[in-house]
Amino acid sequence: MESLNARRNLNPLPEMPEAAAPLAEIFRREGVRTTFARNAGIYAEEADAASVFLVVSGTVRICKYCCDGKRQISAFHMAGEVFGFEPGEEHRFDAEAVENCVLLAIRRSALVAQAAEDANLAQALWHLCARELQRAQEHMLLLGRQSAMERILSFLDSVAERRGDPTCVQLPMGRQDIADHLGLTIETVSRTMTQLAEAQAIVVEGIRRIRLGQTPSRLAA
Amino acid sequence: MESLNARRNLNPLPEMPEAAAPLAEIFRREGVRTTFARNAGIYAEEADAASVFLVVSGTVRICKYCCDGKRQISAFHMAGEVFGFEPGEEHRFDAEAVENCVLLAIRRSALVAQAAEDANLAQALWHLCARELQRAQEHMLLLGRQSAMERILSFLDSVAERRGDPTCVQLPMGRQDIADHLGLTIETVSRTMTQLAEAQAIVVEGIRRIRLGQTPSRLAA
DNA sequence: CGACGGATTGATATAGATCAAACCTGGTGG
DNA sequence: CCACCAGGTTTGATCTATATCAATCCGTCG
Repeated sequence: MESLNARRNLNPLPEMPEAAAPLAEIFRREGVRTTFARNAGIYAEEADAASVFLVVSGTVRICKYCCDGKRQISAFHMAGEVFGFEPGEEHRFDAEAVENCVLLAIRRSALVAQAAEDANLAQALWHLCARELQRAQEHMLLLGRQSAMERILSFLDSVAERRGDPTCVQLPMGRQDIADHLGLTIETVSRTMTQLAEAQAIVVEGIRRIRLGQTPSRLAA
Repeated sequence: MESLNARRNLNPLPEMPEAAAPLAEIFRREGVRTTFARNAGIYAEEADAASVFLVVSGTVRICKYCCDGKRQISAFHMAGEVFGFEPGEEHRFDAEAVENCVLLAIRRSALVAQAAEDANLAQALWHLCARELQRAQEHMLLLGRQSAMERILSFLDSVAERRGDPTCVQLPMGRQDIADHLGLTIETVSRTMTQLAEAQAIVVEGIRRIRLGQTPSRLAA
């Protein structure tokens, strides 16, 4: 639809929801441009939560490792999204670059200080947080109650939607990341996708380029 | 209408974290006391998000039903906790009374209006939300990556902690609610608890009264 | 007492995990 | 220009934790 917008990345900020305007303003004024290479760590669990980030380009994963090495990716953040803002002094999750990323960083303390003065900003912050919570709750439904096939389909749909083109997904992450986000193994992700392809619910145009069938795909599967 | 039905709350409120002080103040001043019987609906998905609630006593479950009737309980709220505050105009989840509940209700619109003036209050709101998000993220790890036994143990621990006594849990909810919160079936919850009892990790003192072993219970299991 | 709504236990089925091998594909160096 | 390598991915064979289906049990309440 609006593929034009996607091209306009010459300048600083990607689009953000209007509610986040005061926040965007701060990033524009104070943001420090930082880049992270594919798979680089942005911050680690228990690290000082000193900065808050805005994704300019690329994709970030927020994840947690179990004692036994299992990993759960609670969210991916893409262009225009803010992450790393937590109420405590320490991060409780890791953030890592899924692909090469450009981020803007601002100091958390500055943000908190300004929010104490500026009710508009404070409101933007809770909107941000509430949206994240909403996603998290939806994701719990997926993790707790959906089959592998349902998980893959909703994941593809949601990425397609976030990316703007509802018929074709360009996945920024590999299969292992998908598995760790959906609570599956990489083998199950792979098998399920081939099943979907055989059932013509999707077309695998490239290992990371998936064309989605019409919405009835869910019904068919 | 409120002037007639409203019984202002004169009694002390349950304890709340200090960060929530401005919010607590509003509930104290404007909260309308409401009661809900066991299993009563408090609000439904897509209902107008007109009120925000503080639990005075009892337990509330926040849940969502799949098309096929499966249910996921994303959270339980107990005394001192606030729920029902969402950024949109509509609820995206159901709230139901797990047991007989006393709640205080305030108007969402009033809250939003005051938050626009009072940065302190706005801050309290995002703290509230951030804490909820944090819980949700921890819960995703549980749903995505833990075994039935690990889930039951963390659940019991977390309820024990919230209730104040780390060695003995009084469960306000039945087995089906636990199952729907942990992404398991009621049979698996039941079987796992008997296994834990056999392994002496817990003692089932009554169907809803569980004594917890020392923390090494996790290791043993 | 009898009945009803949880809860537990039992027998079996199965989706997804695990272990293991083969298969791309893009990059490197000969 | 091609052979080779390495990472990620797919496929195959099997195992197992948990779901499902079906009784049975237990405690509470009329």
